[in-house]
Amino acid sequence: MTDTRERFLDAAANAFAERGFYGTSIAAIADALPFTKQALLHHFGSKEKLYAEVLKRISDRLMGELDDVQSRYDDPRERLEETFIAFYRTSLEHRDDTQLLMRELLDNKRRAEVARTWYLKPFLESLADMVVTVPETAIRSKQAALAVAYQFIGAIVYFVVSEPTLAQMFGRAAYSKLRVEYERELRALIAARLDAKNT
Amino acid sequence: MTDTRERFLDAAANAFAERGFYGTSIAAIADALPFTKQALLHHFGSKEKLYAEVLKRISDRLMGELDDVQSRYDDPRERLEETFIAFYRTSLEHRDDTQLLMRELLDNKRRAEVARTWYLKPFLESLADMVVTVPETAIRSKQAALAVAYQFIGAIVYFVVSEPTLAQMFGRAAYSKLRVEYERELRALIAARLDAKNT
DNA sequence: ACTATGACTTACCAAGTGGTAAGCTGTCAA
DNA sequence: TTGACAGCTTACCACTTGGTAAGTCATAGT
Repeated sequence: MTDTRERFLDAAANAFAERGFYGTSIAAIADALPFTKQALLHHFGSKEKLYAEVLKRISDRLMGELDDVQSRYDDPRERLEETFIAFYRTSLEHRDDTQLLMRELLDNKRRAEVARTWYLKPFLESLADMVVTVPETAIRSKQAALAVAYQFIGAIVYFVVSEPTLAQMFGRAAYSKLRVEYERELRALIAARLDAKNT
Repeated sequence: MTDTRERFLDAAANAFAERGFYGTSIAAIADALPFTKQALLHHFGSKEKLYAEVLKRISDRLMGELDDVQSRYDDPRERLEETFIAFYRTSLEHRDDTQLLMRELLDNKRRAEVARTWYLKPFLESLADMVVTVPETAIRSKQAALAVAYQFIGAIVYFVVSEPTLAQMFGRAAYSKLRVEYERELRALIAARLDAKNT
């Protein structure tokens, strides 16, 4: 059954997101399911390969969703804004995945030389292109557009990943309100930056 | 000698930043210096305690620097902007520390229940207060101010932490240019958001 | 001169790590 | 009926992990 594989991938994604690659033992992953760690090794060969599959599944889903959104809007500005909002929503909805990608970013220095998977690169460049083509904005250089896009992504990802901390810091209730506010503020931030006269 | 302790803390900060708490063995830290891991244990008692000291040293430095900046400016708006820029600069300069704090944020869910050190909380709240008191801005609720401040922090930290990835993705040269651009774009982002009419 | 203490060392250990080897069982094609 | 193979299991292994125990040695206070 391919079902078991899928269950392993789910459990692994969860565990890697929460404890990181090194903090997670394959035995721990298997213990979350009614299988032994050798069943896991049977399906994936090694911990590294399992991890790679987890990452691939995440980036495939993410890229698919974002492509969908981008194809649904014609107006450049609307498309740009909605892409960021969609990115925010899906990042929140799949917080585990977001967290795992964040960990991957941190480990990238070491890992990069081995596995050169720049799944984010096309996404980033398409964002930068979109920024430049928005007529209202004074941002014209690709360099600047990339910086601006990266700022929005940072504002999104960092907030999503901060959930546990913020919830504990200010309490669950206050965090819930903050989370609602955040999407509005994200829209305001994007609009403000795109409409700014001086660059 | 307290010097050895300091050297252990340096080596540990470096190692924890690069490989995370679980990816770093105390033996590996000691191997970076001409001491055995038992020398390390002699000074710090346990890996956890060492880690806690590393974290404390970082947050002390960071908070000190930011307090300095805040006290140097009278005008609320200028003070706010310069605090963020200072935060950006020191985050870049101490990228290892930034990375380590980012890892800590990711591990916080588990760790939080044990070590409730919200070193960032006073910083966050002072930022939110500063946002509200800037006369030019239409941001009045504390909730919204907090969201805005968090967006800036996210834009800063995420970029800093992305250095290795971006450098490999676009090449060292392009990254250097991007990095210069980023501070300008950060200023533009902050100014644009604070000046926005609608909230 | 004696003792205490800080700064280390070597020796050791139980628990956990990722991974190999070999086998057991059911299904399914030849 | 046989053989191959997928999907598991138990047994096992070399290595690394954080940590303890017990010592050596220099320095300093009494």
